[in-house]
Amino acid sequence: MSGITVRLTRRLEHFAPLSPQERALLQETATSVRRFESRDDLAKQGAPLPGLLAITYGFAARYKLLPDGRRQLLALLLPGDVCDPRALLSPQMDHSIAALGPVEAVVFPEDAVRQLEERPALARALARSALVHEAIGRQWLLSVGHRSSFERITHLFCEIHARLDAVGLAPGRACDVPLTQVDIADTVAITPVHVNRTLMELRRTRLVTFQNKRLVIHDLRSLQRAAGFDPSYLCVPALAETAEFLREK
Amino acid sequence: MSGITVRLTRRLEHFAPLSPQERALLQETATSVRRFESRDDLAKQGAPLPGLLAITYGFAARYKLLPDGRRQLLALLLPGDVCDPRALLSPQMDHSIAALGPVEAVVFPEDAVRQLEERPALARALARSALVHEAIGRQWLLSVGHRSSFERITHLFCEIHARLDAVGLAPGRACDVPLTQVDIADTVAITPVHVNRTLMELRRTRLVTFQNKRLVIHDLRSLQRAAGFDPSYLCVPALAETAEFLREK
DNA sequence: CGTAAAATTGATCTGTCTCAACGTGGGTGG
DNA sequence: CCACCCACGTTGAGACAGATCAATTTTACG
Repeated sequence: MSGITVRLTRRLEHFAPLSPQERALLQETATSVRRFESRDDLAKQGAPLPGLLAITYGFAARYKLLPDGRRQLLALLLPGDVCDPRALLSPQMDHSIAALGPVEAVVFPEDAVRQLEERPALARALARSALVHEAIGRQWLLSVGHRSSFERITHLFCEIHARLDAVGLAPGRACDVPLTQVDIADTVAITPVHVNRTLMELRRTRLVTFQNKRLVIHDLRSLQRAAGFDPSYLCVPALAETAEFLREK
Repeated sequence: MSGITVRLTRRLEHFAPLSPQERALLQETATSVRRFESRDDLAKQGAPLPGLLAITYGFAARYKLLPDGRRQLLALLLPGDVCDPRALLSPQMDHSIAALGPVEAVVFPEDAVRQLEERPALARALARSALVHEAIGRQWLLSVGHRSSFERITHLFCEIHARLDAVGLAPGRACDVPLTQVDIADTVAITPVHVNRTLMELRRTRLVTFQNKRLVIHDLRSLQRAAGFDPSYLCVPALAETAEFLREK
């Protein structure tokens, strides 16, 4: 199987089993692979989505800017994540998508998407994946609304770790997370200064260390407890085994 | 046309024109009308959605509770709003939906939904409606993340007014809004006490008055400016005329 | 190496929370 | 029909998490 769609296929298989045909279809229709540099926009507010985006490497994020220049990240797109194909219906996006660090993405053209959506299993997998992303969005609202800065960051780390683990990118409680402290600040709606102080405290308490774009979780159980993190909303029931299986690549 | 599906039909027609057949189909399949009292759950976290919900009267809200009992509203469901049919795919909801005051809703059974989704125009209308709800969710994240208490409440009022106006329920800058100050607090993630103070100030400044479950907008332009409100994300371009047209009911 | 982005630290300030009353209206039972 | 009650709204005083402002240090990289 071509390396390009490996993570995507495996991510989608979390949501619905795919036939060999469907896997092949994914591969064949993934004709356009694009690379982006940090801060490049993969999609721009006001324009339509350029096609169905699937991230194959790196982190991207939906975001909005306020008139005063502040930025709020609205969602993270990690390797294996696909945008909701329904977004293609919209003639203009209400937000933008940026690369946070170097990103590689497959862009399925619209007619390829139509082919994909004709396959019931693929359509179901895409829909379920979108449902999970909505659930994540609800957690973010909860975080920003009611959690302390400590809990917000800690919950975000749990989420990122779980999502990366689900695609085999978090072997042994550690993962590469190419986020800047400012990115984290814009995600959880806290000042960069305060993010820094909170990260220092997390290090001191030996829960997690986030340094040099690397996240190391020292005590997952305690971290999840501190965050009030319940992974069920991510719908990756067989997290552990799946991750084991995926690690072969 | 039966009164039940009037608002629903007209709301959906904002997103895609429906044929007489499709309108008829909506009516015929809307077999079960249910009434709820304040605080009743229309759907419960952990359970599947009981069918496709469409609100025909009153306000409902998606919400989540935190372990310490605090509540965060995640979305408002106003008359004419339909849940995303995709949610039926999920075996268990990650949040609940409650009635805020008396509510009347149509519950389309699953097989009716399948019929509806076979009609391309209906499927498109439902998808577009869901896209708008997602855009609203992003605005909420922005509000809770970066807007002051004043802007949050003011932006919420702009949103509610625009959405009600779109279904003909806000004639002359005023509308019934059966929310409690606590409901508003749980929506914009502010303390009820502080919501109260902010409402008092809004009255003093003669921008809006919210009292006795009635919202009266004294100066829409200034209110929108104060809120940083840009209605385009609601995708009701012909807001004014449409509202005029709908008012016939 | 030089330069810019990212991280770190300190001192101070403030919007909102917390706690604690008190007012008020509408519904209910005696 | 009155008296009580409970949810909701209103007001005040003080506390605090996190913001803001202002450097300084470290890191990444051309």
